Amino acid sequence: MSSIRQGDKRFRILRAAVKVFAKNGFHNSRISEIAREAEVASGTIYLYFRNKDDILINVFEESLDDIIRDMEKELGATDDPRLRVKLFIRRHLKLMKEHRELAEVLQVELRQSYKFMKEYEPKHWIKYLNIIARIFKEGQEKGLFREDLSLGVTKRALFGALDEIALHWVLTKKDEKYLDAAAEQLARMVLEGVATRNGSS
Amino acid sequence: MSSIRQGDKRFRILRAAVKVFAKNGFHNSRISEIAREAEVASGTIYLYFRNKDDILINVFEESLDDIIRDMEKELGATDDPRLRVKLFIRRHLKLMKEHRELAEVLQVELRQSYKFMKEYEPKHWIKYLNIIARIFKEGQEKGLFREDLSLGVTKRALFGALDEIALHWVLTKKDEKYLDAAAEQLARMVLEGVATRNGSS
DNA sequence: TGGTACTGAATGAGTGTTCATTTTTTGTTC
DNA sequence: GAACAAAAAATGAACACTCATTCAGTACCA
Repeated sequence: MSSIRQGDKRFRILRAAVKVFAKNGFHNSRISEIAREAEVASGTIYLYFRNKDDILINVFEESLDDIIRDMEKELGATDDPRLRVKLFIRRHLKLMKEHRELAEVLQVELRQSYKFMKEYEPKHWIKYLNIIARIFKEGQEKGLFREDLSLGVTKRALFGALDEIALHWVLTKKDEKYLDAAAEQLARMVLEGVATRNGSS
Repeated sequence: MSSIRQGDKRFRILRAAVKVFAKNGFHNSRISEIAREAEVASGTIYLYFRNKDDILINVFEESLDDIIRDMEKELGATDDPRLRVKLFIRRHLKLMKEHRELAEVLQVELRQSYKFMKEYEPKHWIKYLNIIARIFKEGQEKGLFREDLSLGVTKRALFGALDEIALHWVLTKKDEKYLDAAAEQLARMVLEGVATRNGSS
């Protein structure tokens, strides 16, 4: 019984933290508010996390872990690199849609954190980026994508584009069709942008 | 004499603020540290700015103003949309290179701020984005870029890509060649991605 | 001597974290 | 399965500290 309770409370705290961080931003969030939202005492939080930073880091790591797992599964459906690019884009934006508060926290706080939290190295985020790189590499190997593509630049360009689009959606609260349309636009642009000189798309 | 003094001190405070914010992030920066860096008393800062937020907002607005002016001038050199895309990309990354501390502040703090600072609407930033949109629109009008491009999505995609690449450069402190190479990569990818079906680039 | 620019010590509101205490769970014995 | 004790989990009031902001005073000038 104890282990169930444990996990439950820890999870409730993390869930509450996402909500509160999304609303106020990390620095303007109070531990007391997270505690209230999670329906635990503020001291309880310190049984599960070392300090406030530690809560945020755990939000990042565990969410990204889920996201990566989800994405790997999605990409398993095909081995066509062109289709995989499309699937990646669609899935990323869909994830943002389905976990809006989490999206807000990731987009707004992640940069801050990996710049200023000395101890934090965003391993999972790097792993996520490298999923993109791998797709492009496969495309090159199959002769579909240009050989002179720098994987490092390309993966960042795609991620940056996705991130900015998702950020705009999150902040302006446009309707959901926007994201679907944006996914198609971006997919086409990227695919034509990286294709070798044959017919593509 | 007084007006000279005024302007001078105000500028010193802003310059110091960029430096300190870049080093610590906005929330971990102390007014006292900005004051020390600017060689003024901490009280003096409140003669020029309403509060801490106001300093950051003024950093944004005035820097972006300069950047926009600079970019407009750069783009004046040609009216070929394809070349303009290249120039925009090169110039943006060059700006980040030449004003590294400012780049750090813009990239890391701007998102936070326009999400959480209620009174702040990032007019200048929007204007900057719209420079990109205008280039793409001209390209469409001249039949060089696809008609079905959504300007809203495309401008954000390009900006996001640039921002992510610049962020990576800023944080990892790679050498300067990286940025030049990245600019060429990105320019090619974007131009092929948006081109109509003729030969391009 | 009046006005302006500036100073920096003092203030006090706000908050992450601690820890003495209480509550709940688990294990043991009859 | 009741009664008890030891351990574990949870509580939340109080603490210790930080720092943005203020303002009474100083310096300088015309």
